Amino acid sequence: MSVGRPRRFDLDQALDKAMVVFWKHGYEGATLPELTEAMGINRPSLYAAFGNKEELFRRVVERYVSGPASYIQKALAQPIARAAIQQLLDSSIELLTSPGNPGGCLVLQGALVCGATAEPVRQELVAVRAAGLELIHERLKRARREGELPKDVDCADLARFVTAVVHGLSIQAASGATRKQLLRVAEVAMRAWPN
Amino acid sequence: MSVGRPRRFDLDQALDKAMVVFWKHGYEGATLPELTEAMGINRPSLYAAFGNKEELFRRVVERYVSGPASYIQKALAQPIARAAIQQLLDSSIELLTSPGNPGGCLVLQGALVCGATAEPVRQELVAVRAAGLELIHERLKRARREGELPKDVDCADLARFVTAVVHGLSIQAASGATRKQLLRVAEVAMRAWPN
DNA sequence: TAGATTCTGTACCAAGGAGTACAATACCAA
DNA sequence: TTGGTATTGTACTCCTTGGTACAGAATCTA
Repeated sequence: MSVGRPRRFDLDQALDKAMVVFWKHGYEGATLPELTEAMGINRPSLYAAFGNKEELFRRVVERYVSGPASYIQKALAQPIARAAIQQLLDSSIELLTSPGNPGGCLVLQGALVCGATAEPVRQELVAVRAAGLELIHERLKRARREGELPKDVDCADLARFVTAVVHGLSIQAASGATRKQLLRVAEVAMRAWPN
Repeated sequence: MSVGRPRRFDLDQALDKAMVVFWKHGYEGATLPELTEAMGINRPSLYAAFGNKEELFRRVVERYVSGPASYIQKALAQPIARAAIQQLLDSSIELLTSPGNPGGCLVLQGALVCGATAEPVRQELVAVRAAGLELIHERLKRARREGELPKDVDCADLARFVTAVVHGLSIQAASGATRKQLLRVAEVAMRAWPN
C-alpha cells in the first residue's frame, strides 16, 4: 500500500461490474453514468484508475478472456480432440446462457460494428476472435498429427467451422434461445465431425 | 405527382444509400450527418420523408429483407431440401462477402446490442431473425413430410443449426474472412445433414 | 503534528448527438 | 398571374456524451 488516500473500491470488482455493462450494451451503448453507477464509483475515480472509457474496455476484455472465456483453453486441453471440441461447444453454451450475466459473448457484442471513434476497439475484438480461431486451429492440427483426424481433412476449414458455430450460438443466445435449444444445435454440429 | 415543390431525390435510392451506412456502422453508430451525406439530402428532407432515424432504419430493414436478403426465400423454394439449404448457405455467403457493400449482415450488425434508447430497434431485429429461423423450420418440416428427412430428425434443431451457421458466417464475414474460406465452412457444415 | 500524496465528490466544460423553426423556393391548379 | 402546397437550406435548439478542474478528505511518513 503506497502513500496517499487509499482507494475505496476494489479494482477487480469494479472491472467485473463494468464487464456486465459492456457485455449487455456494447462498447458504444454503455454510457459513463451507467458504468460508474454499476461500478459504485464516481467519474473521476474511474478516470484516475483506468484512464478513459477505451482503456477501461480493454481491461475488461483482458479480464473476460482470462476469466469467463478461459473455458476455451480448458476445453482444448482435453486429450481427445473430438471430446475437446465437444466440450468447447458445451462450455460455450454454458457461458452464453449463464443466468447471472447478459446473454451472448462480450467479444462479439462489444463492438461488432461501430462509429468511427470506436473503430480501434472493434479492431481489437476482431483480433481477439482471430486468436480464438487460431487456438482451435492449432488443436486440430495436433489432432491430425496424432492420427485422430484423417490426413485429407483441412484443419483450417474445420477450425473455422467450429468458430462459426460458436459465434452462431452466441447470436442465438443474445436473441433469447435457451440452453437446451443450443445444446441440441451443438449435437447437430458435431455430426459434421470427420471420421 | 401531387401539388407542391417536387422532391429532388428518389426515395428508394436514398434508402439504399442509408442502408449501406447502417450496414457498416449499425443503428447507433450511424450518425445523421453521415446518413444525410450518403443520401445526398439535408436533414429536414430526411425528416420530412422518413419521420426520424428510427423510422428510417425500419424502412431500410424492410428494404433489406425484401431486397438483398430475399435470397432466403429463393433458396428455400428449391424442390430438393438438401439443395435448398446448400443454396441458402451459398447465397448467404455471396451476399455477406459481396464487394459492393459492407461485410456481414445488416440484421445482425444493425443492433446486436445497444443502449436503452435503441432497444426497440434491437427487438425488431430479433424478430426478423426469428422469422428467418421460422422460414427454414417450415421448409425442413415440409422435407420431412415429403420423406426427404428421416422421421426421427428434429426439424427445429436442424433449422436452428442452419441459422447458427449462417449467423456464424456473417460474423466471420464482418471480421474479414474471404468468400473462399466461407464456402469451405459451408461445405463442412453440410456434412451434418442427416441421411 | 506537519507535510506530502492520493483519492473522492461536486460542479463544470466542449463536442457531438438527434431533432426543428422558418424563410426561400419550386411546382400545380385555377 | 396568383394562390396553395410541399420541399429545400440555413441556422438554430436542447440534450447527452466523454472528459476534467478543483477543493476537500483520508491516509502514510517523518
